[in-house]
Amino acid sequence: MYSFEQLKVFITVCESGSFSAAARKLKRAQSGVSQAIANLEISINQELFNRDKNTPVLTTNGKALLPIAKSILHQQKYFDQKLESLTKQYENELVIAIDESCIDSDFLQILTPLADKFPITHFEIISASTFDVEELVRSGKAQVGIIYADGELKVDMDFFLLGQARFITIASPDHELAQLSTVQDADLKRYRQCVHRSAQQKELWFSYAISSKIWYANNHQTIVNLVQQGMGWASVPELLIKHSIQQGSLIALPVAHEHSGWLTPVGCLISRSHQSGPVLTSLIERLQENSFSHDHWTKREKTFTK
Amino acid sequence: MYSFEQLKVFITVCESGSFSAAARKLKRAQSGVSQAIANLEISINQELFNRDKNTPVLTTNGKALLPIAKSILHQQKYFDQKLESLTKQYENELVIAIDESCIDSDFLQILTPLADKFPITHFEIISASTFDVEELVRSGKAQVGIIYADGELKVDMDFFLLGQARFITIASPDHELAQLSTVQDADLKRYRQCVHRSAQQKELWFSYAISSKIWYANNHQTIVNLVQQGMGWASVPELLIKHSIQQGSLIALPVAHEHSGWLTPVGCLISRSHQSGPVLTSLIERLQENSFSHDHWTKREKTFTK
DNA sequence: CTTAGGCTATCACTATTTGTGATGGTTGTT
DNA sequence: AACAACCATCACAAATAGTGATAGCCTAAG
Repeated sequence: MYSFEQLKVFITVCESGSFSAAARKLKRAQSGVSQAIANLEISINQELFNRDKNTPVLTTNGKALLPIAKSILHQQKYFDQKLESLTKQYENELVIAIDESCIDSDFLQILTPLADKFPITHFEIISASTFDVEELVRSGKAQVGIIYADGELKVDMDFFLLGQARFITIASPDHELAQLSTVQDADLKRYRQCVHRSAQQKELWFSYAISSKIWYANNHQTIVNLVQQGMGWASVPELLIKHSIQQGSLIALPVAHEHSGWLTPVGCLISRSHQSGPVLTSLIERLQENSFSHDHWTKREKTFTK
Repeated sequence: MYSFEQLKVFITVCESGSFSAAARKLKRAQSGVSQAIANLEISINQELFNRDKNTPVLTTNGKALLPIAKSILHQQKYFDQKLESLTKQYENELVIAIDESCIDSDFLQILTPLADKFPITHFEIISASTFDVEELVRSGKAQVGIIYADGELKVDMDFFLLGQARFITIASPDHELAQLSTVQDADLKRYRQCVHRSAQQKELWFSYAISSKIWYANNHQTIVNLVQQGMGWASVPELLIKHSIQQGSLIALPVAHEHSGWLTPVGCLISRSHQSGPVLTSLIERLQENSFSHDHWTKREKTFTK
């Protein structure tokens, strides 16, 4: 009966080109490699290599068997990975909830290296409003949440700051508000406002309704689209609209007393319902190496955080 | 490092329910099974069974590992099958060519058990006209061919009889020939004939053109469809039309001197370009256990053929 | 042609692993 | 209590695998 080790030696010889090179690669004696191949050949009653010359040449039958040998070793690697996850008690699944207006490709690039590091763990990314994210983490349905922070102390969850997001008051270029050199609160109140409101009908504390005419939507992208179609004005995250402003399909209104929009903190909530495992630990480290800076995610400066 | 044998013992214990039952099944000492499991547990640093009671209970971690262990053993079985085919020199591929009007689901049922018996061998079934089938076998592109036999001795291929196929002269019920109580050759010649002719422009020796008005097609199913649309008459295999006759969409013409149609032999050609291997031998045995009886394939009567 | 480097095979030896049969303790049923 | 079935451990023998030393062969360079 042949062994996993013999198959591994067989594959390594094919990849290395010679018995001695394989031995060096495997950190074994060359004679052991020679014996392992000879024993495998005896075991399966097939000549795998032609040894007429100085270097072994894979036989036709050896070529036919090589892919299956690789397949077996691949399955064995999966078994070993499963073992490792059982031993180290890696999380089988990790749920990250994030405010829908904070997620972009930069943020996903923070997460993706974790897939290579923890190939067995399933990740779920839930995009929701800040209030819903908070509830998901509080209930333990998500281990990690990323939200706009309201400065209120969380007593049942851990929290750390990730940065600041800028909110900007916008309108379509054709809107009447766009023709004003300065926009007062009274001006804003005269036109329809497009307001973000969660499923729980909660409005963010810095973009709540002040007009009498309001259209609600439960995600910021819809708000942006309504404004682009001339439905009214809104205060929205700069992350979502910076390209539209450059292209001229939206304009930032010059609102009195708001020289550069409104900054609001972005933070990370961590559930206390979950035992901390290696995957969650790694995720938190990854997040702490990055920050939200007004309109984009960026690598955090190397400061002394100890 | 764990071995294939240890994984096999693990799976057998799970399937048998106890170490001693697995030992009986594997024809081994119970103490060997006990040791194999214990050694596997040491090797992977995981408890696979809870042994608090008299019979072992698979642990949660054991449950997680079992399907992967099975997957590894499945791949190993495939490796062993490949080995067997290399050792016994099973044919990698077998090509069967058959006249297109002789193939139906009964015929395919003759072939399908071979898939279980030779899981590694690839089968190709080529449906063509009798002349093309003969050429495929002669050239060695197909190992086996099934044709209408013309009685001519084949000097470069082996041959054996499979049965008799009945050809029937048909027309659409609305055709003028369908109104005659007896159809003479002179009647047939007055109407368009639909004739089978191969890619090499060869006509079968019992259904060649006798009318002056002819439509050719290179397969019998097309011929049948033309006749059903009232294009004329044709002589076709009963296998293809027996349901249409029962349904009344075609009628068998009462041709003088042909009380029950025309019987023509069906035979099997075997290429001499191929070494006979276990798969080809099995296929020939399967074919010889069956015969073509006028309008269907059937199991051959058990006679003394020795 | 000679030399040097790289190759594989074989040997002697040690260490490790695996299998059997005997034995003993526990559990579950009658 | 008796019996059957279960798993664990032991002693022992057999099988397997690894190292380091040695020898022979091949190939390229000088």
